[in-house]
Amino acid sequence: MTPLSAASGVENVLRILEGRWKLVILFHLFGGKVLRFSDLERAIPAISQKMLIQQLRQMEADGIVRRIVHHQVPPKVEYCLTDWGQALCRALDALLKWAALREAEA
Amino acid sequence: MTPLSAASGVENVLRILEGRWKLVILFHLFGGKVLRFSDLERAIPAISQKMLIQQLRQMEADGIVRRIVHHQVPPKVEYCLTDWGQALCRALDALLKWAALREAEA
DNA sequence: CAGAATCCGTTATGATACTG
DNA sequence: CAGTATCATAACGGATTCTG
Repeated sequence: MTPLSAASGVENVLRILEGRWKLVILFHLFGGKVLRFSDLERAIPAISQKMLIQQLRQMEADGIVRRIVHHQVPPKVEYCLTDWGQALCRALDALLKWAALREAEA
Repeated sequence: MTPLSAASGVENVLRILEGRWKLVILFHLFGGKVLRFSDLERAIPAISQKMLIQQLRQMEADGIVRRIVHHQVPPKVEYCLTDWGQALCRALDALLKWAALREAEA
């Protein structure tokens, strides 16, 4: 694998993960949890509604989050990870370990 | 590990990797290669000098790139990965595989 | 050669108010 | 409740010029 193709492969992942809040959302949904929009708002107080919905929509478009709409009044919408999303979380494990070792050093 | 601590751990990595060119530089230096500033410029034609030096400096500050100055005229400066940098490349492997599977799907 | 300094347009993010 | 719309600002990236 050439340096460039490897980099472009990782770059696609980075593009999916980039965005101030994607990882926070990802890990809040990790483990099969199903959360409502307002649950996520409460879980991540620092995020604005605009950012929350924007990042969720992008993650949905990237196939790592599933949006479940219950047609009722008042509206109820739930979010959870797709299988790809779960797999992504696990794939981040090596990076987590690298980071942990690093902080231990410092 | 709580979702938040996990996310913050990965976020530190993401912060290190974020920047339009970090990964490209990383993979160009992977495998113990030692390149001059001008080598990197040639290897990555699309990058501007400003971005190249900026990203290199940040990577140096993050301890993943080493800068070697040869005091001579004309100046000669070389860059290579630190052990942490090499380890980071390897830690990206799981992500690469995830991305590869995904593209195969699509 | 290897930068530093400056200007400038684009994009990302945030605050606020409004709605079906 | 779960958004949308609008405006403002901050961060990012690029082009150009200059220098030890």
